[in-house]
Amino acid sequence: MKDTERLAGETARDFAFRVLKDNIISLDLVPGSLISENDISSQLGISRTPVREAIIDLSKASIIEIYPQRGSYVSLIDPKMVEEARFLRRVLDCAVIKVACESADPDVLEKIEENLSLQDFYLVREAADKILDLDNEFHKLIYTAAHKDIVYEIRSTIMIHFDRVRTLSVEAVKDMKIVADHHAMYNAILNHDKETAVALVDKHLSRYRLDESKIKEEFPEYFK
Amino acid sequence: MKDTERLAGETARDFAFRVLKDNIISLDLVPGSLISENDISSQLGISRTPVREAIIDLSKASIIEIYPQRGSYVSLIDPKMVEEARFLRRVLDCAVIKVACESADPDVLEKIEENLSLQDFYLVREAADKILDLDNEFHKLIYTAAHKDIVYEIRSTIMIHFDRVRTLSVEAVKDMKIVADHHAMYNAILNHDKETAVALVDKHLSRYRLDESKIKEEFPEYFK
DNA sequence: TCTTGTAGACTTGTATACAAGTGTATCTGT
DNA sequence: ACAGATACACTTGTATACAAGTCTACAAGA
Repeated sequence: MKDTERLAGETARDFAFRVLKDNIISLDLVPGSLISENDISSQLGISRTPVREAIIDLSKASIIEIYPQRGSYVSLIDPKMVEEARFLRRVLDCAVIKVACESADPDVLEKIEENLSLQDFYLVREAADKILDLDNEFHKLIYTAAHKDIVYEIRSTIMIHFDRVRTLSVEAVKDMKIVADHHAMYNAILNHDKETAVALVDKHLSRYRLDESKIKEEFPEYFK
Repeated sequence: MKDTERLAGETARDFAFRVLKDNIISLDLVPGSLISENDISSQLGISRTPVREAIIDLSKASIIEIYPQRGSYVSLIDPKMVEEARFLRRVLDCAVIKVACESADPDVLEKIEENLSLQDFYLVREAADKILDLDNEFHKLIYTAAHKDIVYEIRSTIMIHFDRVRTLSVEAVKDMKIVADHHAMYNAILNHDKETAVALVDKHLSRYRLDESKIKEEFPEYFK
């Protein structure tokens, strides 16, 4: 497991949660691997209690499975779970972008423009990790523009299943299409064009479905 | 706070979570009240650790607010939060009932019929609490029929905000309409009639919106 | 009277000890 | 050699001690 620096003011529990989540998404903690509360706590230099609390949090999202008195394991990638995550994301993204088309917060629109210009900036430099962060921020901003921040929190709890699959499928060529999608979505919001916006969300999501079968062939041991 | 018996095989943490959640929904723990980890643990006869873990869980759903080194409080009823919960419920219920209209699991349909007959049974006996339980089960069954159980879990984490408002607005006369709605929804699913189903979900939800302003007048100290 | 500081009783955050269950490796007896 | 008992090294679950921050009441001094 890759561990990072503990941020200033960050509680031990938040630290453990952040490190575990990042390592699960990045697949440095591979699906199916054992997570020992003792090991993690000694690696991070904190006690078992905050580590345990972080693990319980993650188990709520079904990304870690706790077997009492036996051990805790990183969940295998469950196609059914990924499918439900995709369903949830599609339903929420569509509903929220419709609201954004009706009435978007002007201040947030400004931030979206800034975000998009940065996506262009890093696109030409082929900085996939930067694009990924900006991608996440872009979608969060749409929720904020629609005043649906709590719904976004809900979305992100399950989206970890999706992000993990996304880690396996980063392709440089795809980033271009993704960024183009984002620009198109933003324009649809500006034009109050719900139909186009929803169609774009669908197209955007379909990009991930394609290579899932390829991934499954390449990494069968990660799947349930 | 009303405390109940600890169920057989139930962990201390699950016990604390269940008791706290039930008391928050029933408003025996009134909005804004202080929740002391020490008090709860001594009341329930368990130690602080599992109580603390339960409180952290509930704070994830924003139903309890933890202020480090100061105290943990039951969240006041936040109209914005309730509105987002309503939005989320509407979006999810509509999307899922559409799937159920397309293809519903026959075994689950059988269970829904059983549930509906029980709703009729308790309706004539005016057993509001039984109706409430059956109401929750009914909606969960629709999710199961559509094979969207994980989405239902997500739904229930935020629905606590909604349930709490519902506690303030139980009216015998309303139960009749609710049960009638359920029958109509079930028929729409049988008839694969998506349009009617979605319209029913909308009508169903609108029943709660009506008396929210009345509640706010009656219990202003519960609101943010 | 008003300010200030200080003691103390809270709070949550963290560390650690112990309880209890599980799986494995090993030893023992047949 | 094989079956079964057993010790041991794990695991998570729970209890408890202590650390550190916050608020309040109250007394001392200007």
